[in-house]
Formats: sequence, C-alpha cells, structure tokens
Amino acid sequence: MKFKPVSPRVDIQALEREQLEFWRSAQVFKRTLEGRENAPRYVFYEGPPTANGRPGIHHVMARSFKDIFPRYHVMQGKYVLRKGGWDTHGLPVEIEVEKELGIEHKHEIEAYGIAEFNKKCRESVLRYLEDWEALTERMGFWVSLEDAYITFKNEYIESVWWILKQFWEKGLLFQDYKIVPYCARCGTPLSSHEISDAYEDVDDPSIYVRFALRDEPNTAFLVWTTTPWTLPGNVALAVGREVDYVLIETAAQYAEGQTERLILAKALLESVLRKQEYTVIRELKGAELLGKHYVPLFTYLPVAQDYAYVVDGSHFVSTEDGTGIVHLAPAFGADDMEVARAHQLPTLMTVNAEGKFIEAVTDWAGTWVKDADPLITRQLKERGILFRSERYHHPYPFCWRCKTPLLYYARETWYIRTTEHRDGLVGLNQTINWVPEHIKDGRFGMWLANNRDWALGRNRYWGTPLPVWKCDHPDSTEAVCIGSVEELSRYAGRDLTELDLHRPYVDEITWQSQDGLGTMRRVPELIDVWFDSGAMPFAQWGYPHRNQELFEEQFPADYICEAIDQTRGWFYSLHAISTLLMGSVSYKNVICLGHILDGEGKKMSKSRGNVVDPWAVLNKEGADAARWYMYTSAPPGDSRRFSAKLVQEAISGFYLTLWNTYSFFVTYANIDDFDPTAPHLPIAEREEMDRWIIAELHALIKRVTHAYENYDVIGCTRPIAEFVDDLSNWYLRRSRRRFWQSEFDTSKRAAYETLYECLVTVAKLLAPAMPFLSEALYRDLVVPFDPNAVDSVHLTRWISADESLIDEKLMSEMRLVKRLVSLGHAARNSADLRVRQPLAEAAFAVRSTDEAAALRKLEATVAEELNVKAIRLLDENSAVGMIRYSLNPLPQKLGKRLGAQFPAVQKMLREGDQGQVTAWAKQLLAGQPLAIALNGSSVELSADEIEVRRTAAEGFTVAEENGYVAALQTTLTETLIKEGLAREVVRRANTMRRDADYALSDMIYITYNATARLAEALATHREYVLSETLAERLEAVDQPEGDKVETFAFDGETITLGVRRL
RNA sequence: GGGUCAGUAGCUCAGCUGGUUAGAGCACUCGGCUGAUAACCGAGAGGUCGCACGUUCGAGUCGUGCCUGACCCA
Repeated sequence: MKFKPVSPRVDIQALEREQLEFWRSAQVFKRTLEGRENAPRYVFYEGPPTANGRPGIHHVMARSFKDIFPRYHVMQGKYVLRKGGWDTHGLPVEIEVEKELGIEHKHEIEAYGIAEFNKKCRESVLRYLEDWEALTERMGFWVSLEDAYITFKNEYIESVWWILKQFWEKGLLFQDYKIVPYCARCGTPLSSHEISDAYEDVDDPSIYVRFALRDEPNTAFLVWTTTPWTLPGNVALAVGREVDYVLIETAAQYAEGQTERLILAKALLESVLRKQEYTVIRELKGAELLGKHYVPLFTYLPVAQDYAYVVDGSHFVSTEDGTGIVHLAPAFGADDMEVARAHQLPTLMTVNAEGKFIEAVTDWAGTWVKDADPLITRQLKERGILFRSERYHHPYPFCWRCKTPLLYYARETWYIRTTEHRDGLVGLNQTINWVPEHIKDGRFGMWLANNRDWALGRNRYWGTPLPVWKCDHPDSTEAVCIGSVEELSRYAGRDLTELDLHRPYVDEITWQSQDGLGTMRRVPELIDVWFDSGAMPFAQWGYPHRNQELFEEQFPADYICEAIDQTRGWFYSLHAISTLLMGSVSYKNVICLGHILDGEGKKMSKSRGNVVDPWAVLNKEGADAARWYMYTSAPPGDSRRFSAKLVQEAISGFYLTLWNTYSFFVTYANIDDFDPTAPHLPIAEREEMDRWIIAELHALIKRVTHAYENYDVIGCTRPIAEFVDDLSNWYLRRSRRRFWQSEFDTSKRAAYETLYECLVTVAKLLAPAMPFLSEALYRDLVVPFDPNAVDSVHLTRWISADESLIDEKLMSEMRLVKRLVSLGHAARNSADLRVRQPLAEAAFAVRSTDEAAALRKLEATVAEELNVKAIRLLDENSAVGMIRYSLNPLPQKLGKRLGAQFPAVQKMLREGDQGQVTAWAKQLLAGQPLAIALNGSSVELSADEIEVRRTAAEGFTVAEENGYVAALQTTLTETLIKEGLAREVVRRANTMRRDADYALSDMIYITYNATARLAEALATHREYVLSETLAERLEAVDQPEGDKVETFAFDGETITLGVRRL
C-alpha cells in the first residue's frame, strides 16, 4: 500500500475544504460526544454574540481561542458539550430597527405599536445568522449552533424570570430613586457598562456665578458650573468643612456705590481671579460657612422645605478646579442627591423625561436643556449674577448609540443589591484562573472590590420584561415577582403557555390584587441585556423548569474566553448572577483577549476603513494559518496587529516547513514501499540522530501538554514550530542520505519509522490548534494503514510523553554539536573555503570533558556536515599560539561574594596582560584556585567562580564563540582538491537532473568532456559520482549528448556534461 | 482625571526570582549549500532596551516621576 502522493506545493484552500467536507459527511463533531456519556465533563460556555451585524476578524480571533481548549479536552477523552448562543435583546437592536423605520423618538415607537416594533426586532436580530454559521464552520470552530440558546425564546426568558424571583425573595431586587446616566432621546437610563466607550471631548460652557448671601449685604458665594441648565434645580451649596476659604473684596461694583465681596476657596483665588485686583478681608474654614443662607437664583417651583443654605460636602468638594463651592441640584447629580437626602432638601425636577424644561420653568419651558445653556447664561448676565463665562474643554458622556449627550438624571429604577454579596464576589474571584493573571486582582478584582448595586431597569421595548406586578391602587403595597409561566397562569387564571413573554403581551396580563384595592399590573421596565447573557449557565437549559440534570453537570464552566472589554460585561454578569444565586463561580478558567489592531497598530473601525474582512483571509491564507497566527503572534491578553502579510509569514515559517517534511517522507516512503504497520525497531536500537529527535519529540509532548493544562496558548503552539524546524532542518537534512541509499537496511528503516512517528505525533499535538492540516496529515499517514485507527485525528486520544525517552544528555550533546558545526561553517567562511571542498581536519576546543566526550560520540555528524576528513579536540598543548585565553569572573557568584570589590577584580582579570592571564588560565583549568592581590590584601578565587575562555588568535582559520573554538586545517592536498572537483561535478549533474524533471529514482547515463585535471578527478572518484547522481554509466566522450547538455567552467577547469534518462 | 497593560533591531516578538559583551524570526546585503523546501547555513548591517532620576558592586529587569499607545473607568 502506498501513501497518497503529495505535492511539495500545498493547496491550502483545497486541503481545508476537503477536511470540512469530511467532517460534515462523517459527522465528526457530533461523534466527539458519542460513547462518552459517562466520561468526565469538560464545560465550555459560549458568550453569545449578536447576529444583527456581520462577523469581523476579531470574531475569528475569539472563536480561535474558544475552540482550542475544548478540542484538546475532547482528545483527553472528555465529554465536551459546546452549546452555541445568540444574544438578541437590547438597545442596539432597537436602534437598528428605529433606523429602518425612520423613527427618531421613543414616542414614535409607541405610535407605531410595540407589538409590531418588537416583531421587527425579532426579525432583525438573526439577520446575519447565516454569515455567522458559515464563518464558524469555515474556520473550524466546533460549537453546536443547531441547538444554540437564543435569549428571546420563552424558555430562556422564563429562566431569567426564575432567577429574578430568587433575588426578589432574598430581598436583593429593589427599586430606588437614583441619579443615573440617562439618554433623553432613548428615554432610558444606561448602565455603567453602556457608557463605557461614550466619553468624548467637548466644549461646554464654564460659568462662574454669584449666589448672594441672604443675611450679608454685598456678599456672594462664587460658584462654578459647566451645566448651567442645572441651576434652576439648585437647592443648596456645598463646601468642604476643612477647606480654607477667603472673603475678598474686589474693585467691581456690586450695586450702585457698593463694593463687591466674594467668598471662594483660598487655593483657587489665583486661578479664578486671575489678573483682577482684590483684597483679602478674612480667611475662614468651610465649617464657618455651614448653614448660611443665600438668595436662590430661580424660584420657578414652589418649595415647602427650608433650603438654599450651605451644607457640608467634604467628601466631594475639591479645590482642583472651580471655586471650592459646589452648587447642588439633587435631581441631576449623585452627590447632590445624597446630600439632599441627608438634609431633607427638596428635589426639584425641572426637566422632563425628554430632557426639556417643564412648564413651570417659564423662561425656557420645552427647551432641550443643552440648548438652554446659553439662554440661561445670558439671563444671568443680564441680572448681574454672572461673574464670568468661558468654554471648558473636557470629556462628556454621550449615548453610545444615538450620540445624544447624556444627562445625569434622577430616576426611579430597579437594582440588584450586589453590594450585599461583595465579599462573596471578591472571594470567589480568587479561585478563578485568569489569563492574563493581572486581570484577577487588577481590572476585575478592583471592580468587584468597589462593587455598586446593579442598575437593572431599562425603559425600553425589546428585552426581557421585569416580571414584577404591582397593585395600581396608590394605597396598596402589594407586589409579586413571577418566576415561571405556570405561576403567571395561576395569577391570571388562565393558561398562558402560548404567551409571548415580551411586551406588549405580558403587559396585558393583569389580575385583581389580593387586598382587593386594585389591579395587579406589570411594572413598565425591561431588564439590562447583560443580565440575559449572565444568566446563560441557567437559561441556556431553561433551568429549573427544564433539564435539571443537564444543568447540574454543565455548571460551572471549565473555560470561557472573550475579549477584555467583557470584564464589566459578560465576565461580571456571569460572576454576579452565579455568586448571588448559587454561591459559586460560573467559570474556573478564563482567557481575556486583547483587541485586534490593523497592520499599522491602529484600532480597526469601519470609519477608518481598515477593517479586515475575515473571509478574505479564510479564503486565501486559510483558517489554520489565521488561527496559528492568532495563537503564536502575541500573548492572548495583548492587543495584536493583524494583516494578511503577517498571516502569510506564519504560513511560510511553519506550515510550509511541516508540509515539506511530510511531502519528503511520502515521496521516499512510496519509493521504498515503507510499511508503517510493520513492527517498529525499538528506540534504543536506533541511531543517535533518531534517538535525539525522539527525545525532542517527547520533551515537546510534555511541554505542550503542560501548556494545555495551564491555558498557556503560546506554550501550546510555539514549541511545535521549534520542533518542526529541528525536524526539518537538522534531523532530516542530516538523515537524507539514509532515505536515498539503495539498500533497505536497519538504518533506513529506523529513519522512516522515526520520521513517521514524529509526523504522526506532531499531527496530534497540532490538532486542537490547526484542525485542518493535522487532520489531513493524520488521514493520509495513519488511517489507510491502520484498520484500528479512528477516522479523524480529533477522535484520537492525546498522547502522553514517555519520560524514559527524554534523553536530556543527548539533547544537550546535540545542542553542542549544532553549535560547533555552526562555528565550523563560520571558520570555513572566513577562510573562503566552500563546503564542497573537503578538508583534512577540523579541531575544536570545548568547555568541559563532558563536552569533549559528546563531540567524540557525534563526530561523524560534525565531519559530514562540515565535509572534513577528521575531527580533533584542541588541547592546551596542541593549541599553543592558536588560542588566546581570557578570564571571565562570573558575576552571579563573585558579584554576590565580593560586593563592592567585584569591579576591581573584574578589571584585573579581564584586562591583565596576556602572559599573566595565560598563567592564571592554566592554573584555573587545572582546577586550582587563584590568589590575587587587591589593595594590599589577598583575594582567593576558586576555579568555579571564573570562566576560562579561549579565543582565536589572529591569523588562524578559526572561529570562536563563548569559549568554543573551531579551527580548520586549510592545507589542500591534490587528493582533497580532486575530491572537491568531483563533488562540483556531482552537484552540477544533479542540478541538471532536476532541470530535466527526472524522477528521484530514475537512473541516468552521463557523458562528459573535461579538462585533464577534472577528467582525472572523475576517474578517481568514478564510483562516488555514479552513486551520488544515480548514474549507471559515466563516460568520457568527445561530444557529450543526452536530454540535456551543458558546459561549466570552475576552478580553472571546464566540463561539458550530458545526461540521459535510461 | 484614575486604574490596568504595553513600549527592546525596519517589522513581529523572547529576555526566569537584578548577573557576563541584550537575543530569535522576517526583511536587507554578501557568501555558501541544495538528488524535499515559497527552504537551509554562515557573515554583515541594524539597539541611547520610551525618557529622567534613584536603589545596587551590577538595572532591559527593582523604585519614583514623566512621555506615548491600547483598554477599562470617571
């Protein structure tokens, strides 16, 4: 039986499509579960994307990282369910539909009809589902999309309701009046997650205004604000109790004949008054100002309580900017509201839900508050209240979808009391394995430590309705939280199984309250979509109404992976819900990905036009290459650049090297009819080179396995590339002769077996990372030959390393040999002696007797690689004059011991005269300690504290590096020269073979006509030339002829060669 | 404005708890090798390790401050 022939040029697209076809027809993904029903579980949770946009290259990245560990654990024999999911609710969806419908305001939606609007949302949300499914399949991400959870499904919502009811019953779900970032256009508060990316630098008004003291003539508090529209809502001023203030007198006229007096923080005097002249009348502490009344600027609203006086705001009043006196409008600021509550100050709601002034604010009624700013400022100026008006450049939050400036605005909304479980959140986080690690105690840990209650309510349409029903009678406090459809049916008194659990249908469900006062109606709010996704461990199974056992075995997740922006998004919502509900983590390991940048390191964005189309990459470089690039280019948590060029480099550096090794193997194995199923030669009986690459192979298995167990993606991948480089460019290069020798002896067999084992093992190690190439290798190398083999590499078991084969000694010996060979090449290069010219001898100096032994053991490899007849060790005597010594005191040892004396010792040893250094060196090489005089005292230095290095003396053909030396015998004898000439001919003949497109095993007939010396060389080395060129005949003729005839001139000789296939 | 991470050769990245003269791959130049390779081997060129100060016998590594970028927050 033959291996399937492979071209040295791989068609990646064809290869990947073949594997996809195979996976599809053989249902390989499905079969990863079969027969494993009782196997240990490995649990992966899919963070649901929203399919109302096309997937981008960053999704390829996330999906690559999501895929690799489940695949590995499948190979470890685990049962790995991978349920997909789609996030379908929320404002982004609504905004898309609003755009389609040409709707700009919330009330238009109600006019359009909530039922119809939500229907559109539902249609829009899976619009690009097919793109997502196609991309997911093409890149080889194995996830079950056919039974993906969808957050708008009734079963899903019902689970979410159940969770909320648990919180309700524990008193964790509550309503409160709070200041929230509010989008007046969308008519809904935004959660802190949603205002994340929303700050933009803008110019706002910056005005200083006078608040005249009620009881002190000519005197005013100087107050600064960037939101003039909040002034009509002012009820108090705040100062810092300990802050130093000053009362000053300026030149300005407060009123006719009265000089103005102002109060402000001392620290801000200069920055506020600038060049204006003033006199300090008095200094005072903030405490002295408390309780002082001032004249309100506006009195649009009737106010019953006592207000307009100075209160203590020590914890938020700063003297960084402004005047140190802060104006308080409880309806429009969190600090403001807190203080107002403490002092029972009124909250003046001067602005309606659309962000416009209410009727009572007669001067600007109906005006959008931001538009009112200049109007208010002008009025204040006219009234002589304005002290100064400027512009202020600062970041201000905008609605992330509609770009309307957000208002901080008092709203009654729903919260989850996460703060009550802060310790649990923090403690459980400590048990999670975060990659990169710093997220645990950094971004995520600090967020948990400063936890705030989760603002849950949203005043919108397309989302999970908050399942709380309240009695509509003002005197009633009756309220109930519904945890299932069945429960709702009970209250409603009819079967609601078919009810769509969205607005407006759930809103239509009402019933008589128990207390008989009124009707139970659902509260208007929906919940934050983040709650939807955070509930997925439960809701994806419809728990607890359905699939209870399934939930239990699939909770918590072993592994999740998303980009870093999910820290306060999904990572948090998952963690918070499972902590509050179960007292458990919901994931044990998490990889937090950095963002993807373009080839220039710029952020990718549609507006910049630098977005990479994932299909362009998948259809050209292919999925494996894209995946490999993602895995190897940077640690997962770092942001990384992405371009087709970078992916291309990943291919040529690794993919093609591996492919070529594979193609080499197949080519020769087929010539020799190598049978991989025949009993293999025991490793111990194979050659040094075989045992070495096998040792490297098992060290690789160990390393990669360890990395997989520790979620170290770079460790899972980069070492494989290093191994393949060793395999191709050292093992194979040095072993080629064994493959093409004619006799099928033990050595040849061992070489085939070794290379075969390496390729098959690499295919398995590579399977989770490069699912396509590894599958192709496995299916061509193993499946046709082994009747017991499963048909997919992804169904094979992960190999474990055989420790007994990891011969560390041999590995370090080979490292040495490679290094010495490298030096030998360098020496040849400096002497201008090409490798085809054989030399009599190469001599090496090494650093220890162990190394000397290693060189002797592997000298054949060195000799062949360097094309020298003999290898010799340089000892101290034979190297006289060729080598210089230098001494290197080892800082790690001596630095510690000698401390401040070290530099002097270092100088003395390094810069001493050659005679002295040579004497010291010989003494140290003999293992004797040195005693050197330093500042009158003697310092003893032992042999292991100083490294003796040999360097090449000038004028010799030697090369040196780190104490290793290679020296060449450069004298050329006639014999060596003739051998060199023969080799020149061999190389040219072989080039002609290749140009003539002969098969590797074709025998040829060579005719030649050469100058005398060359002809002599060919006669002498006739056998050599015949065997090296696979020639049956080599004949001197007058007119060389054949399929190809060429004339060459080199080294003063000329030859005309003709080759003909026999 | 605060936090986290990053800043090392033209590009992509290694550099462990401070320790020798800072490395690799790609790209470039020159030379070699080639009966698998879009390879490979050798040499060359390319670095104020973001900047400054400090701790230390010794700092790419530790500390402080600053600059730049990304992300998260305000």
